[in-house]
Amino acid sequence: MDIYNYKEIRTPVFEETSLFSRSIGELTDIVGKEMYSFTDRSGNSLTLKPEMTAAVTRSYIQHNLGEKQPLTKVYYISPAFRQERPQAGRLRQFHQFGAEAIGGPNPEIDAEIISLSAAIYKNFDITDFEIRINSVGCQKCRDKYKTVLKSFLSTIADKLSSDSQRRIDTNPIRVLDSKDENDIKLTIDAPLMKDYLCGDCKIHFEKLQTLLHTAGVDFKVDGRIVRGLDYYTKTAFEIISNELGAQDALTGGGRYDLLVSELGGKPTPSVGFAAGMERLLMVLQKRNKLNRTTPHPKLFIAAMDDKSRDRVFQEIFKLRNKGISCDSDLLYRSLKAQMREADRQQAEYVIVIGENEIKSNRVTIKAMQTGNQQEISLDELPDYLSGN
RNA sequence: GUGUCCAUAGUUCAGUUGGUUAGAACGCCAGGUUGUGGCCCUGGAGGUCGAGGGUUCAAGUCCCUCUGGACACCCCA
Repeated sequence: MDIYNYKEIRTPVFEETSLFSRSIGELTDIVGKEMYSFTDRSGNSLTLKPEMTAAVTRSYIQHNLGEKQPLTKVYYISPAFRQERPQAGRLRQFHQFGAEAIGGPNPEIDAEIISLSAAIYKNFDITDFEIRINSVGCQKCRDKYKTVLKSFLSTIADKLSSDSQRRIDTNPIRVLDSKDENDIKLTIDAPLMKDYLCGDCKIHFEKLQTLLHTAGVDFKVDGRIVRGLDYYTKTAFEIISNELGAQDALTGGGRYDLLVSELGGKPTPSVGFAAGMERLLMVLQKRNKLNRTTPHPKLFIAAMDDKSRDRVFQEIFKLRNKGISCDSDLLYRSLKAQMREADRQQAEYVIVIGENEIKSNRVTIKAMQTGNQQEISLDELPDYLSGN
């Protein structure tokens, strides 16, 4: 994100429900049946955010971010919530990372967003994915296209799946996105949006493609991509993994030129993408590239007997206040149990403090991996540990 | 919202045609060694068998409902 000069933005986990129904669209699945909505004590309907773009846009408008600079480039990493039946790659609480470039109409910005989202996977050495792009046009050309498409679909309506039949009126473009084999066959010759773009949209889409070539981004034009959120205009794109199961979309995004003004801001053309953290993690896990590292204490101090515990406690905090990670037994366990604990915690060093040590102010420090022991003065301990 | 499968110790799982106090491995705790972990040996703790109802002399086992989970549809990140 830094290389592309995007700054982090964080928004609350919940928003007013109307924000999402207005932006994502009343008739979409997300708003229609997947939101975690609830009423607060003042009777307002709130919703755990199902995606980030609407929340970021709200924040952009509310804080007049557009006044600070004409193009606002932000990224986020955030939990998101959708009440669906979970399955591989689909959780009710999941995490999205993404970016939004708010304030510019030019295809260079679309290309930057697509390139940025792809770069993230390449950074993880993931190359087995496919970028699919499409243009869903602007309001003008989309309306025209919808009537053409509707009349085409009505000729085959009785043969389509029931889902698709229902969509002919509500959202005909989605019929082309059907995964029903029969539907796919029937719509193979259906008119596609990209062939009905108005001059402006067509130039934008073509320019985007040459820019992506320049940026070195491989992609495929797929005239059937429709995103499930109503606010998209012109560019729509997806990144699909070849290594995941049924839930194979790593990233989805596109341009939303009307959203800011629909939510009460000035007309502000924008582009963005959202990606699923867990899906990225799944790909990494499949390739055994998920090496989780848990921190280990540098030192474990064991108490010889209960009389020495006060001194152990003292030493522990002396070291912690110097920024050295260390731990000790808090359960009054036997020396053997303390050693076992130190081993379990994979402490790098162990010292035992008892009567002798308190008297002489000298301790034997043991390197747990090698078993080597060395006698040093307690005062040298911080230097000994940080020197290594 | 739909379909298929599943639910027994902290974890992974056994548990016979329904039949006494429900087992193993790993993990956990303690001891073997009264100043030193891992390996080994010995012992111990830990289960409302997901919940509720039903059938039966008897249910972890059969039936119903519910809840939760996995996968798929759908949808999407």
